[in-house]
Amino acid sequence: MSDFRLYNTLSRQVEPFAPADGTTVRMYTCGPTVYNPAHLGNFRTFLFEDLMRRVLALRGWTVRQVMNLTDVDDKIIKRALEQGKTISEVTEPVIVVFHRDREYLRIQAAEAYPRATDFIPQMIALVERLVSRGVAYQADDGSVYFAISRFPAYGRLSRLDTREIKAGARVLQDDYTKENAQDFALWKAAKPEDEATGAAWDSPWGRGRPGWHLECSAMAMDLLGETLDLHCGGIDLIFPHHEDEIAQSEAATGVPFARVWSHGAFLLTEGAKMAKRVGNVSTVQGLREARFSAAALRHFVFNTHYRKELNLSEEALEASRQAVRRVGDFAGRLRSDTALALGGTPELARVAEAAVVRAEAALFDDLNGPEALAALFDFIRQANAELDRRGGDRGSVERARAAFDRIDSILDIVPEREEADSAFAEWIEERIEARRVARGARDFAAADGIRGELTARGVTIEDSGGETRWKLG
RNA sequence: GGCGCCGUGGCCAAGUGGUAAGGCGGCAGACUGCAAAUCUGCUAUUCGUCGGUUCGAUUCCGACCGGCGCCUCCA
Repeated sequence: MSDFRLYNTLSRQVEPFAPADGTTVRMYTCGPTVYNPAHLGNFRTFLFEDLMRRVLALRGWTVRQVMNLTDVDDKIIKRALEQGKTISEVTEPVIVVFHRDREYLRIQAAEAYPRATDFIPQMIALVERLVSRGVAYQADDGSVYFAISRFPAYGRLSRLDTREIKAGARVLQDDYTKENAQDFALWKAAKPEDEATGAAWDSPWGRGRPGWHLECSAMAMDLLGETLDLHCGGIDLIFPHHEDEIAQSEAATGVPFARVWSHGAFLLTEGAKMAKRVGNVSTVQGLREARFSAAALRHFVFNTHYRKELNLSEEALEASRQAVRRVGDFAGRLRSDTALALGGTPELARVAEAAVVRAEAALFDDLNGPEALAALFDFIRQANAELDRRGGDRGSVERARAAFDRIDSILDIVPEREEADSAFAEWIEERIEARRVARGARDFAAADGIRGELTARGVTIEDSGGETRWKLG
């Protein structure tokens, strides 16, 4: 079994990774804030995490992944207020959309999707713990803050000098409620809009709601224990979100919050970070309507290493669409009865198994998706050539199928075959038979006419090996 | 201003101190009645620029140019 290596944001190095108990990877992944459907930039991170969990499982570990759904925050409250709704009335439909998009992209379900609002007692308990330890305090405004001056390790993950202030940035001189400008809210005193939208709870510090960072610490520790094996998220979460999670968790428990931190890079559009506030987002729904398959989108994302920025463009998406079409054609060929009947060669099995070794080594080396894809495409080219030889060996075809399935069980980039309903399929078969007869009589004008009819209805035919196959699209 | 990332063929994109994976696209050929699919060959003497270290650098160091990100609630 190969070694598994992963880049750790804490050390800024690729290092060997294994779960603490040797069997189960306890993995926490920051999920979406559900006020608005997530865009492909968000999903790039979730796809990176999907690749992560599949590779961890391939390596032989059990994966216990938790992804939170942030269902209470400023933007949600703002939206609820605008629409005269409660926060749950805003978030419920968005959560439905999130899972629909997630499933479309073939992102495996995490073991748990906890919602912040279901963990208020755990969050309050965590704040109490911090207050009792003297690292949190209630300010004049009623909110409870974490005192970063009492957590010396603050800034270790982000490597930001805590004293640095953005040049030209206004310093809020009148912000006297906090002891230190960089102290962050653990518990926010309720405002009228919080009460109006159902975003306020009772607490030892009065009515209020949790600060953003608090939910992740409380839910992660409740569901996975005080020390996680792996904590993932988008690179923008390093500061302040993850830095603050570390501070509040470790100040409470005294033990490391996560052994390894892994962050995915951004998706850019038109050279700028894809973000709702920039207005350059592509939604999964939109891409779906543009007929980009899950397979194509997965290929597009995995063809760039997760730690490198990826620029979305129509041309690149189109290239991925063509690439997975090739994968799909090959999968269809390899899995066909004809392939088995014609058989393969010893070389077919050899290249197939070499591809598995190469792809797995790549994935175990800090999730090198592009290299794994290269292994797959080399395999496809070589295997097609071997299948052309019709070597008669069924066993090699079966071994090639197993190898292909093993690689694709991780990447999952075979496009869904469009199915024809039975009446349509019957008509297609009838037309192909008529064309066969015409070709037999060397009446090519008639045969081409029939092909034209099929093409007009979206059916592509392929004559190979003495038989005619068809596909939609 | 601080911290950090990136710059590889027409486009996308791996990679290594020892002489450039893969995909898309293009060109030519094979197969085919013609297509489609598939295969074969060609498509970067070169890895932003200029220096340095080295027997040797795309890979290490420095400077510069260009692009991007984070710096309090954004995956």
